[in-house]
Amino acid sequence: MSADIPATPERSDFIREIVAADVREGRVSDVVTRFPPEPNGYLHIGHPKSIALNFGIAQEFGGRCHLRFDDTNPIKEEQEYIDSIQEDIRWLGFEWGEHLYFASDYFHQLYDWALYLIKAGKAYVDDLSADEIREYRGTLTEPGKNSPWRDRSIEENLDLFERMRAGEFPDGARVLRAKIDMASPNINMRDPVLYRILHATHPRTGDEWCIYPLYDFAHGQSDAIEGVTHSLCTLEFEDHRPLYDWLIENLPVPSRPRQYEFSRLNFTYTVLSKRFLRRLVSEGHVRGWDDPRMPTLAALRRRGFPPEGLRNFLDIVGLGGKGTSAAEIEMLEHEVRDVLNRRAPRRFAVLRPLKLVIDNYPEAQVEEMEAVNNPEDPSAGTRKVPFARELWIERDDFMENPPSKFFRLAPGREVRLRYAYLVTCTDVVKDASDEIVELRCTYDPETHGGDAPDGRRPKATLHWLSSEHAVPAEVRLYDRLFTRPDPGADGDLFADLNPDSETVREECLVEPELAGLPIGETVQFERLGYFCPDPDSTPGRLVFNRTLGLRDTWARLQAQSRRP
RNA sequence: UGGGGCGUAGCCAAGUGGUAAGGCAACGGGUUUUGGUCCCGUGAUCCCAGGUUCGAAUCCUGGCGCCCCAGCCA
Repeated sequence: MSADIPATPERSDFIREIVAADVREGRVSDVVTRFPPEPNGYLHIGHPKSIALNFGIAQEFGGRCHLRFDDTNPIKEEQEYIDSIQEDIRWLGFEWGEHLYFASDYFHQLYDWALYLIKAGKAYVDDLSADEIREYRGTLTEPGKNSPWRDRSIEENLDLFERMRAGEFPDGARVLRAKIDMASPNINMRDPVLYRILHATHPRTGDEWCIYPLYDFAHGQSDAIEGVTHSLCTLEFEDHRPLYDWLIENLPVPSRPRQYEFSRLNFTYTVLSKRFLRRLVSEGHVRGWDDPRMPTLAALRRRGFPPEGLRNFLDIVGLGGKGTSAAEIEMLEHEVRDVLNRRAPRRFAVLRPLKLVIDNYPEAQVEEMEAVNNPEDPSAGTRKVPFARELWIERDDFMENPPSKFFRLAPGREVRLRYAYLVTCTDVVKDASDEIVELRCTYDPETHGGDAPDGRRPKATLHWLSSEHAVPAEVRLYDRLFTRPDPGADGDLFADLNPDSETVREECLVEPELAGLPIGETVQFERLGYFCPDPDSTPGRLVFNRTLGLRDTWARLQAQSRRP
């Protein structure tokens, strides 16, 4: 388990209480859990709850957590996903060591157990088609009826199942079913299908098999093989538990795992359906699974989210109850900002440059101004930022006719240039089309560093860049992928996609210090937000992603006055 | 009108018969060389109706509402 995550015994929820009781009362000695992803897509923001739960419990109880791929459906699964899932779990901060497993490792054992069930008269080969099986299953309110093939002899079942395995039949021709109860009120118990014929190449077993077990026949048995004590899954499997138990009880498995269910975690402004995410990628609405707008872990990583923010969020949310819930995405963002505020070095960057010339500042002079790297962390020290007569400031920091609540730069007004001087705007230069192209200012030489000897305190402090020293960069601003908190509520997810989820600004400038920043390292652009270099960066062209903006009271005020 | 679950503030969530934690959001105010951070303040009688009890969000009964299950997906 990762060393940087301290065990917090105080953490408690109904599952930890069950585990604690099992240990206390001697039902289990070594706690074993498992995270069982199907490698059919990228891990998304809904997965860490299960990952942190399973790895966390193993860690807290001195047990172990297995990473086991539930790879029983070769039609949907790919090696690319097997790789990305491992990378994402490690990024999140969890480690399974040598305990990497695949359900496909157990195909031979599972096959033997299928034979065992047949010999016990508890499974049979059914010749019904998929459609017929559906008809025979009955409905939610009516019982099903027995398949005409339900009472074949054990010998015939054995023969047929072996021939299924040998590849004598085409896909869909026959299935192996458990013989339980077609009248059960629980549809999962109406002779569930255990094996189907699939002439497909498996990412790991290749063409060795043409029959594959279904989830229900693979999962619990894999748990038993690995000695998993607590098999934690989401609520929708609650009514599979009787089947889970039935199989464990009717097979000569080496251990007795127990299944417990917890609620999934959803978020506002977010869609986690793998099918939909796959379409976003394949239809080009985003550039890939790790497009920073995606809700995948790969995307959050690329966007600069610290995994600790995710973990802290999960700690605060807890396991929750057994109801349906969607956390407001703001809650996650708060935890991410909390981590970044403490950790991210401060830097200067200008997104929409406006030229500012200080008329009374010596023509060729350059001063190295001392800037604090992180006011939240004195040990981060300081750095030098070059200051000169010609500067860039943020266009949004100047208004020719400011409303009363605007207290940044305006004609005749004095503001502070952070860590530099107090400057006063004396003139506004415009081009032929009346666009403001330049500001003329004067500075007060007595205010070096930003403090006035006479105690004058401007209402605003601005960030700036020396035009001679500033480094050009592209900055990509990200916003929510959807325009509403409940995307798709009107029936069309695509209609709710936010057309402004990405804004690319090519003409940005950053302080020289930023040129060598490693990919994925998140810094704060003062007064703007958190940003990190994107992998698209090249030595000659810096590209930054906005991880998250800072809370912005001024923007909120403006929005309020626009729609009162 | 089958089965399995769930209903505590806008959102998440503690609470397990003794008189409703906490966080996010929102709204006020203070500090501030980031309109950031930080600090202070403001909100519920627990889906509804009966009942048991000295006492119920917690127990019982009856309603109402919401979620999941009819893949040879997981």
